[in-house]
Amino acid sequence: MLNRSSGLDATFQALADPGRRAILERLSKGPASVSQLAQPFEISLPAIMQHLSVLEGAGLVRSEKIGRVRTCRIEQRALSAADAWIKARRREWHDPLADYPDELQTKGDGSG
Amino acid sequence: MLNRSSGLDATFQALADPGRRAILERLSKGPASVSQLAQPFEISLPAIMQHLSVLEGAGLVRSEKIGRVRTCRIEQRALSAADAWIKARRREWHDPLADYPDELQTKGDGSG
DNA sequence: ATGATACTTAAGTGTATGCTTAACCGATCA
DNA sequence: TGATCGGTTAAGCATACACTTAAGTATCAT
Repeated sequence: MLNRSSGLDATFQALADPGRRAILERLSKGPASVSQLAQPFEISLPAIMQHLSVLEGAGLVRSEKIGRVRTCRIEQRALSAADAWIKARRREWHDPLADYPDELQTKGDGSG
Repeated sequence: MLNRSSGLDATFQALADPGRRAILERLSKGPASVSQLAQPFEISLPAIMQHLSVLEGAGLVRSEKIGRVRTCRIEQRALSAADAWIKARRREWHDPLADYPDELQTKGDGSG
């Protein structure tokens, strides 16, 4: 492994999984319990727990247990750190759109 | 693996490695050859090649070989797709800073 | 207390990742 | 023509990841 390391490792690693991104998409609409988060997926609950702990370890999600229910919500800190890193690269590379909202930049979104 | 998948998988996966981010940081300052990219690191050239092919596979880097020298440069497409995904989450979560440049948001940058 | 609910932990499995060394190929220099 | 430079391929290895099943813990309902 190359030297250097930071919270960005964990953040991008967490974002690299489509299931974890789906969980974040869900959470960005509002808080949810573990089983609510698990419901749309066909994988086991422990698997969801593992994803959640990755997300929480990365600072992308915060959770709180009340009674027997753990409620998860999205955390913006890590998300904005990742955003900042990306934007810095785009800006250094002289991308005039780097600091604009994305509606103005519909020029290929990487999904095809 | 949870269903769903996209170019974002590859993009975030590529960004999850500190060495690959270092390569991108270098490339965001301008194009470089493979050995120029390898120079700051203590790992073997094949290892650098593998990182480059991950970056290229993710659409983060583009390269062109002339004579025996391969010149690499950063590609903004995948970078802006990743940026767009992150910003969409921040906006859905009603983050009023989501669409602002990062200088205004120095509130923890994930490195500690 | 008994049983159901909502997680949580532990252990194991198959695959992907990051790295290495050794060998190889085409371009350029002496 | 032969040596060297810049990059590439191949094979192998150790660790990390994503998932599973089985079993366990703390609540809440009856």
